[in-house]
Amino acid sequence: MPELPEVEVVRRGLRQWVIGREIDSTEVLHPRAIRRHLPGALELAARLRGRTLVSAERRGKYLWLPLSGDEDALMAHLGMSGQLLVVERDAPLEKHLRVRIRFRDGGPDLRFVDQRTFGHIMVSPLVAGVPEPITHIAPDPFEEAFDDARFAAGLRGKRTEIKRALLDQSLISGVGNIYADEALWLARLHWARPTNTLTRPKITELLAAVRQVMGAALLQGGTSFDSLYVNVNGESGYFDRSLEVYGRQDQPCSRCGTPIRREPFMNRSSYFCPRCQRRPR
DNA sequence: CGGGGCTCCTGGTAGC
DNA sequence: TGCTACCAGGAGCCCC
Repeated sequence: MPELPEVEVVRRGLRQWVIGREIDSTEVLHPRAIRRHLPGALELAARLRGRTLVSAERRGKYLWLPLSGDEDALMAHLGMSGQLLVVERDAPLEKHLRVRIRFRDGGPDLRFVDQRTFGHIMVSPLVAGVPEPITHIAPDPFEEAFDDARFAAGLRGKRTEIKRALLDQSLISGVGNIYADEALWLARLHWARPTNTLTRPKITELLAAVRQVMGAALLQGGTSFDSLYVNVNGESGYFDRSLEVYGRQDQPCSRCGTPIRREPFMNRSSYFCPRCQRRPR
């Protein structure tokens, strides 16, 4: 479950259900799920055995669980369809179960379930508290470390469209296709607006919109159109009811009544109000 | 080098 | 009903 609010919902569930627990066994049922853990499945299991999960952290769409000993962490990215579920150890195996982690306390498993296998998990060293593979991504806009001025300068230095920039995790992390469209609508910006034409005040407005939209989504448990996007207990959020443009092709804009338009964008879609969000010339 | 496009997967749904 | 085409909350990698 992809974007920042959904990943944060998962992080909170992990904090509640797996922190302080000692790992017993790790079973990898599909090699693609650990493709970025180069030493392989056996090494992964050996690294985890006997380690205790000490906290649950997140940056953007990445999650990690630092391990006792303080120098490495179990990291996860959910991709398009990944789930981290906490389920009773004798529960039936999910159809798309990829990795199963069992604990010494005999309590519920931590299971990584992922239909499309774009997600992955791995163990990696921590560098200044962040897993080494994600040191290149920017902080997300809810972190203290996020620097608004740096983001603005980075945007204006790029020659690209604003939506592409919002999805570029090295400029700002955590924003995906849904919340990019929602924030652009709120800030009245067309997705194809060149970044180098944005004024400082407009960028400030856009950042406020990003925070507004993702913050509101988090309060409602995230967005889920179907059972693929659930918290660790398998429950859906309901921010989908609050979406203004995403998935609302031909429905009226709540501000002006103009039908929402859908256009192809990077092998997926952009939704916007053609009146509130004027196409740049 | 920065930017844009392709690709890795599985499954649901719309349309013929 | 059965097929095909298209669509899906991501991002790494390759090529220009």
